[in-house]
Amino acid sequence: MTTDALTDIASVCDDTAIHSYGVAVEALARLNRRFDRRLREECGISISWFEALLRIGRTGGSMTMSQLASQLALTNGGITRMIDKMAEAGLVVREACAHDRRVSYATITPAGVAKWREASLVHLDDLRAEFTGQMTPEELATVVTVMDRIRQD
Amino acid sequence: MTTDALTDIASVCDDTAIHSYGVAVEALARLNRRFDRRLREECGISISWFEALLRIGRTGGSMTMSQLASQLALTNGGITRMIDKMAEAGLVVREACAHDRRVSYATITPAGVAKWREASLVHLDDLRAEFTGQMTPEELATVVTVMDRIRQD
DNA sequence: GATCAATACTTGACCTGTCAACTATTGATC
DNA sequence: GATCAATAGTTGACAGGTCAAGTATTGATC
Repeated sequence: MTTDALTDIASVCDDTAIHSYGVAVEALARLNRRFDRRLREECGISISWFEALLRIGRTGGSMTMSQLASQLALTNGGITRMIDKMAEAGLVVREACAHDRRVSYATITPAGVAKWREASLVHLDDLRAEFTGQMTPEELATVVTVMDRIRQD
Repeated sequence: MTTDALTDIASVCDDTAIHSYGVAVEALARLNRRFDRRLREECGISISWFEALLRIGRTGGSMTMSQLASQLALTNGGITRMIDKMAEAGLVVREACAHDRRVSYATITPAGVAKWREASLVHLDDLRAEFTGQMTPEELATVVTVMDRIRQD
């Protein structure tokens, strides 16, 4: 392996796009890992479960599998399994849809709401320390605008 | 479940921090999924393998397991398994360290370099279309600055 | 009202990465 | 130079998710 061959390609990969994306992915992966650990330790749920509780809760307490899959950026199969476990843990219940028997709802339980509240405070604390606290309000606004644009694409 | 109990907590979770973070995670998860699919289809490697090849390549062609773990935000165990498979595929070889027998290097092979080059072009294309292309240069600069700050924290 | 593509979800087989316990090696300290 | 904490990596058991094939149901079309 000659150094020449490497630097040749390295110049392609020094491209701003590749570099910026790598940095962003790495930063969020690290953050998510830390937040996940903290939520598990203090509340006994993963950050994925928290995100699910959050979405269900603020959508009126009930969501279909497909809605969840779309909002959590998971596949339908993944959601089925996740909701099964959350139901076992008593945080949600499955409910049939009266008008369309293909549809299955995940509905948050009182225990789910309690866990959601508890976890929100812990997570909020983490977020303020390690996410929003690391940037100016202007920077935050830009990040949100950009990410929202990408998400909807 | 009363609606009151839900809106009560929803107000906590309407917090900017929780919302912004959720949007960012969702956006990057979606992007990463699309990029991964494209790289698999066109080059036969995952985006994780690409990120590994990229790091090894631009670090002179060789990195230790620990260096990789740190830069790819994975655990040591995960890296061991990943490099095992990449070695099976002929993209890297494992090499012992002459000065410290605990250390194991992953060194990129000519086939690895070729794959890296091939994948770079595909990925760059995706990134320009769906990542950097979705924002102004100023926005991109802000995102990179912020993410870099978070990453190093 | 029978047909059939589309939709909503579930399931089995599998992949990727985690965690915690382990081995091997190193370097500092006595 | 023996001891021992620290470091680097590997491994078994498992968690969490994917994918593709499956079932059940729906709605449009003839």
